[in-house]
Order: sequence, then structure tokens, then C-alpha cells
Amino acid sequence: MQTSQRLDQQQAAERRRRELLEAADRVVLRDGPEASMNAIAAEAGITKPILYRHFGDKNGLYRALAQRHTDALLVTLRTALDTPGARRERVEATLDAYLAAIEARPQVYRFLMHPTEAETAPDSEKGFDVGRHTAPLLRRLGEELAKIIAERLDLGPNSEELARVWGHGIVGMMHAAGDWWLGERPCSRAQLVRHLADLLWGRLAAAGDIPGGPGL
Amino acid sequence: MQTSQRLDQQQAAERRRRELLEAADRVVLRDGPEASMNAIAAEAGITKPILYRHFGDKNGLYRALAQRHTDALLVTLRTALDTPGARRERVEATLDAYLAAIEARPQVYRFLMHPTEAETAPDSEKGFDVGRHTAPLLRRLGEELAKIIAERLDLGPNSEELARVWGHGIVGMMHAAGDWWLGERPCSRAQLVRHLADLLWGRLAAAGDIPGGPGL
DNA sequence: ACACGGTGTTACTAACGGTAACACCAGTCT
DNA sequence: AGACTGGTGTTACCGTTAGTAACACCGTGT
Repeated sequence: MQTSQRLDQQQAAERRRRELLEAADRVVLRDGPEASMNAIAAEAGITKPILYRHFGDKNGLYRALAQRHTDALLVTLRTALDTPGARRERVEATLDAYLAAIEARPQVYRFLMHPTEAETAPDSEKGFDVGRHTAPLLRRLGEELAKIIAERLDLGPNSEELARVWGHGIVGMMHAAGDWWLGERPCSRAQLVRHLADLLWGRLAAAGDIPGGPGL
Repeated sequence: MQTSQRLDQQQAAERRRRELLEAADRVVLRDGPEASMNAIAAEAGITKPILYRHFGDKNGLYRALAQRHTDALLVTLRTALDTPGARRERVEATLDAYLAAIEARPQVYRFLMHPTEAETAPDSEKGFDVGRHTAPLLRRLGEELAKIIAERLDLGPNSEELARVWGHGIVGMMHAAGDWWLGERPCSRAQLVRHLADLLWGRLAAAGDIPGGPGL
């Protein structure tokens, strides 16, 4: 009967796809984001055309690969955001969870931040597909955070819009500071978290000018 | 006399270099950051090896190109930061200046955000040169902002460290929100500026929970 | 016996960054 | 004059990459 065979083949294909993804994962973990398709195919014990049959092109493979890691990170962050305690503690827990993740697995982080070229959506107009220069991971984090902010905070009118701006803004802040911190290690993670939370808590607005200067 | 000839040749070389950079600029403005060395050479009316003699490699050319634009942007932002008025007005003026710049010249923006591979500093240790995933432009903006914050604000002990975290964090927030905004255009620039300033002014901390929800 | 759909291969293309080897053309030194 | 030097420019190549066409094999259903 052909239907059950179809199912068998389909689930076999999916199993194969997972195997290939795991092989790709190993290579990317070893060689970084510039791992070549040849290298990945070799690690999987096959040759290039099979990869292309399964994933279309390099971006397809990388997107599939990124989604797994992104999902995992999102779970971690969501549980951090549900930490019991005051809002400040939740925010600090979330910042710390993100930073701990990128600190623990720098190669994965490096891969996830790679600009995966973003599937070249059909160029409506003559648009220079501008505005896609943050990694898909950060886009997703921003949207998720926006959703949570809009769900849980009372922001008055325009709350939808405000929440999205804040979501992407906070994620960008976290990312940029984390990236810089990871490269220079100028302080402990806990201190970085505290500094960032201070920033979000309006300490920039509250700080006093240095006497005699031009002021800020 | 050979010294004056040396000078002639040197200044001729620099003029040539500027010409090449301008040609490269035209190509990048037309083709985006993935402009090939061949295309740039053709636009300049010459062939590849000359480009390589002048700039070493592709990153050399791109760094030289990026520096000009980055310098120009920095001047704009510095004058915005010296706007007369209250701190909030200065911050809003600076955010707006950045957003106006990326809005006005998206191709330049797109080029500047391209990860120029960052001159592969001598790999001390076996380091995976992690923590270099923000464009050089953003690094520089972050450092400059940190300097200004440290100079003008009274932040108590640790002010140096705090200022740098904030500098990079704020720049990252601005960039991520700006990139998202440029892609989706969900609101006016002025409104985006206000939302971001609200975030920096601690409205996240001050907002009330939505009644009945899990809270944030 | 035969077509079909899947897996796998080899061998190729086109483009890229980068380089070696050579040609030309000014002035300079002997 | 003739050799040397330092710059500009070229053609023709290398190695690697993403991506593809064409073919071979094998189990299954008709």
C-alpha cells in the first residue's frame, strides 16, 4: 500500500535531515560560521548534492540550523523572565541568562550572529532590502520580548508600538553590550548585568552633570 | 633632487587613492556591500592588482571606505550631542540624527553595517576571536559615546566601566531599533525617538503591571 | 518486465579573492 | 649613452567556493 510507504519514506527523510543537521552542527561548532558545504557534506559522510536536495541552498541549511539553537535559547530566556520576584530581578535574570548563554558557547553564538542573508524576500519596488542587518536570532528575540512586554505591562495608548520599539531596543542593547563585553571582558558578568539594568532603570536620566563641564 | 620627487609621487599616490576610493564608493552605492573587486576596478578604469597594491586586500579597501563615512557620521552626531537644551533634548536630537542619517542613505548604511571581518588580530591563545560581531562603525560609536558620558556625567565610582557599558548598550539599542524601524516603518521617526528616549528615561521600570496578569 | 521515486555519485560551471610574471615609462646615477 | 630604479599598468593564472547537470543504483508496486 503506497500511503504507508509514503509515510515511511517521509519520516525516514526527516530522520535523515536531522542527522545531516547534527553533522552540520558539529562542523559549525568546529570551523565556525564559514564552514563550507563540502566540509559539512564530508562530515555527514556524503557529498554536496544531497545537502542541496535537503536544504535548497546554504541559507536553507543555516536557517534550519539556527532555528534549533534559537528555540533552545528562547526557552531559557522565557523561564528567566518568569523568575519569581520583583521586576528588576526578572530583568536581571533575563539579561544574565542571555549573557551566560553566549559566554558558555561562543562558537554557537558566533554562528547565530552570522548574517544569513535573510531569504531575499521578493523585492517589492526597487527596494534595497534595507533594514535586515541584525541576525534573525535578534529579530526573533526582539519580537518575543515585545510580545511579553505588551502582554504584561500597562503602557497606555500606543502600547503595541511602544512595546515593539522597546523589545528590539532592549535586545539590541543587550546584544551590543554583550558582544563588546565578550571581546574585552572588562568586568564580571554580574556587574555587566547590574550596569545594564541601571541603564534601563533610568539612571542615565537621573545622573548629575559633572560640575563645570558642558553638561549632558 | 630626489626628495621633492618623492613627495610628488607620494601626493600623486594619495590623489590616486582618493580617486580609487571614490570609484569604489560609487560601486558600493550601486551594488551594495557585496560589490566585487573586479567591479570596483572596472569602475575605476583599471584592473584588480592595482587595487590590491593600494589597499592590500578587500578588507583594507572596505576599511578605508568605511572610515570616511564613519567620520562624517560622527561629526553629525557630535554636533547633535552639543545641542543646547535639557539632557532629554540632547539625547533625542542625537537619536534623531542617527536615524535621519540611516534613513537618508540606506545604501551607505547597509555598507557600513557589513561585518568587515575585523583585521584578524593576532590570535592570542586559541581564541575564537569571539565578540566582534558588531560592525566597526557601532564599535566606534559606542566608544565615542562612552567617552562623552564619562566626561560629562557624574557617575560615582566605576564611572569609567559604567560609561563604556552604557555607551555600547545605548548604541546597540539605537541600532537595533533603527534597523527594525527602517525595515518595517511602523511609525514616524519622531515617535520612534520619543519611544527610545522613554526607554532610556526609565519608563520600563515605572510602568504598571497589567492587572490580573503574571506581572513583569 | 517495467516504470517510479528515492539515494547516492562524479564531474562540471561560474564567480570570487588574491597573486605571479611581465611590460612600459619616467627620471637618476655612472 | 646606457644601466638601474620605482612607479603604473597589464594578462593570465591559482585555489576555493556555491551551486548544478547527468548519470547510476536499488527497492517497490503494477
